[in-house]
Amino acid sequence: MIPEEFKLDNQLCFRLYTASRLLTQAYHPLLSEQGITYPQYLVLLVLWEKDAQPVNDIAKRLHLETNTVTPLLQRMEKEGILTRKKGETDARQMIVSLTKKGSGLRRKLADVPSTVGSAVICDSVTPDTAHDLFRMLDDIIKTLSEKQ
Amino acid sequence: MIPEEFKLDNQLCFRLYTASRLLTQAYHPLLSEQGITYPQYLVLLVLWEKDAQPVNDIAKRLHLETNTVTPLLQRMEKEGILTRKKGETDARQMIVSLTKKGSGLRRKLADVPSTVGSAVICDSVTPDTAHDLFRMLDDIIKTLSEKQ
DNA sequence: TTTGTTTATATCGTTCACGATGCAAATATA
DNA sequence: TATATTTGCATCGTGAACGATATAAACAAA
Repeated sequence: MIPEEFKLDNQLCFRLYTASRLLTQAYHPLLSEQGITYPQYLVLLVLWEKDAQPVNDIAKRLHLETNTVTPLLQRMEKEGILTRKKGETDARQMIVSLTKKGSGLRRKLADVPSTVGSAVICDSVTPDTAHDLFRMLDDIIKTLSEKQ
Repeated sequence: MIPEEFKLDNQLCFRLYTASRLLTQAYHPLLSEQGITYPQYLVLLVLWEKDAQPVNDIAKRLHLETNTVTPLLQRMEKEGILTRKKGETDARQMIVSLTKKGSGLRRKLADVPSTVGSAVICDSVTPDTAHDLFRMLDDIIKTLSEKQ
């Protein structure tokens, strides 16, 4: 017999991993329509909030390393969604700014949050109870990101 | 001003994605010590529960497609962790079985669940409240996996 | 000023994920 | 029994993630 803690059903990480993948898949048809991926959508969310940010700020906001974000941004630059140019005050920085196409995607993707949101609503997760879930996930993220 | 639902902070998927990645990173030092990755650890959990399963059963258990699982298993076979051989009743199937090394890893990874578990404990997620989180995640997974 | 250290970004290699496609074995239908 | 369809797995291409490493600019110390 296997010890309880070795059972897949007992693993938090597996649930997070699966829920994350499945929910990302729910975004896919909506995003691919505009030729972008989910991580690219996250970059857009960050830049829609505040345009013209250095790579590092974007990476920090997404809890990603620059070696993940840099190629992501390069692909998005190639698609004409954003531009990357050297910082004027600090020449090490690369300032990432939205192009017309990039900021225009905000309107074209306007329905994404509500469309995906309604797909996740189930017995235990409704707009009401989502708050509890958010709090727990934020706490996990905070605890783990402080360990690095 | 940006509509509320477009703010990164309001996105469930981003939280799941981040929490999943950070928690997987917490597994990394423990798993790499034995030369395996987190998805490979998941395969081991499945096979420790029940040895000698076809590729399809493993994929279904992990909510992954076979085109993800097949290369994963091939790498694990090359590492001598498992074997893959054609099914006797159904020649299309590939039956995956643990080697001595593969089942031996169970003892060597015995401390992983408790070690990682204690790293996630924070104010809002304790062994007590984890149950609520599990229920919500299971519900999300169930809802989304039924949509395919 | 020279040297050393930190910081910001980039490059490389490996391993997932996953859509699209291919193929052979099994099964259903004609 | 032929033919068509489904099933199980594999291959391919692309885009993440991420550890390790590199490079140049900024900054600190000698």
